[in-house]
Amino acid sequence: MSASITTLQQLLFDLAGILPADTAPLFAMTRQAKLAANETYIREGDTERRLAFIEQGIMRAYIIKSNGDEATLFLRWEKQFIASHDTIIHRRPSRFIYRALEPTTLLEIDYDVLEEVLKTHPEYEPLRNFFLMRMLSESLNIMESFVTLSPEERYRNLLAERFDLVNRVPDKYIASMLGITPVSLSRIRKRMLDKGKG
Amino acid sequence: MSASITTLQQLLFDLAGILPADTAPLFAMTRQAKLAANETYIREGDTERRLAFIEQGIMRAYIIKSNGDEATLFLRWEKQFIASHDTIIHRRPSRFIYRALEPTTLLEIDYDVLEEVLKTHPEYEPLRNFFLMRMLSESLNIMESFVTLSPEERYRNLLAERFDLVNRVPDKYIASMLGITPVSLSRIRKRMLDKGKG
DNA sequence: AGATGCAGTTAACAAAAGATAATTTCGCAG
DNA sequence: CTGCGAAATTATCTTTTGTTAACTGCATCT
Repeated sequence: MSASITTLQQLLFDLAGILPADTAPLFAMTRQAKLAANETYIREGDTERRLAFIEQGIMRAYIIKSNGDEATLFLRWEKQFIASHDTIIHRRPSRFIYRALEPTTLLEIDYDVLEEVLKTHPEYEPLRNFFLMRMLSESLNIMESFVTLSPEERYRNLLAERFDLVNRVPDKYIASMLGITPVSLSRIRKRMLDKGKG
Repeated sequence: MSASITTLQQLLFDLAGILPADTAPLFAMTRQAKLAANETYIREGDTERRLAFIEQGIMRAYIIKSNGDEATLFLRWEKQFIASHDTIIHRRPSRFIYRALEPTTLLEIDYDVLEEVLKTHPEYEPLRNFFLMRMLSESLNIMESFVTLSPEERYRNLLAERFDLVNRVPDKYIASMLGITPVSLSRIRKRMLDKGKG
């Protein structure tokens, strides 16, 4: 039994009072996926509607800009959901690429299959609701940080709230998530150090 | 019968094949709210879990920054949903303020009441799913624009996609949504004009 | 060990944004 | 129509970011 299944069973119990023994119809449709460091999980143009729970590792979602550069939309790590949002929300080929930054273990399900399961087992519906709310919450937080904070403040925030993450991930991806260039992030770090010393 | 009810009945039919005649248990719990221009719908600190569909008008969601300035998170208008997301997602008092920019008509429901209705009428569940996905989609779009586009490009985007909106709303709110100051937006507009002429 | 390659820093300059204040424009109430 | 107040523009100056390129450090591969 994978650790993520236990976690999700606990979640289902908390959300809907469903006992682990009664979750078989759902977890029968999930499978474990293992990704090597730097391995791509979803490619640009892929149409699979993948939904996954991260058991171990870090995933990065990014897009290729019109000028060819990459822009990192977000990072997700242990106990978080990651979903091919273009395919799930809009049923269109993914413009985004999802890639593991570390050796990563996922518990995945095809969203179409999940919908089938939900038709016969509506009692699992709170779980879908939960992950949609979680993703919405995270997106709104990020939006909020863009309209209320300067790049430096956003970086300080990230350090304060996700110090572990910043240390596990190359700065260039952090910079991109913050909406700035790696050069600019480097200068922010320097300014922060200088202030700290002075 | 309000126009929004008809719209939402159509939506429920498209999503779940539910006939308008069978939507009474849901719409019995909704009510129309009318707001004057500049009237506040949800205050900072409010705990009501309000979910509304905008029949007519424009709503602005904003937050008071630590320095006292306002930051506009988003605008919503006809046929869109607006929800007190702090209270609904986190069950905490709203840090955001929701205010009408024009005389506005909403069809509203209390989220707790909606959840009660959904317990006895799970057939409406696709509607909740729909609005969560819609909001998630919009948030992700905005996030994407922050990491892939410059302020000027974000403004051009907004003009291209929501020209009508830009003309209905004071520039200062547009600027704030774009993550810049009104002064800076004014300069962007000037640069765009100059380029167009030159 | 040496070569290769990439992430991160630094430098130099151009472009853009922030802050503040003055000025103009615009909408609207009287 | 007039006058008031808010919104938008403009100006000036400072700070920050973008861009490009050089350089530094570090890990990896042979």
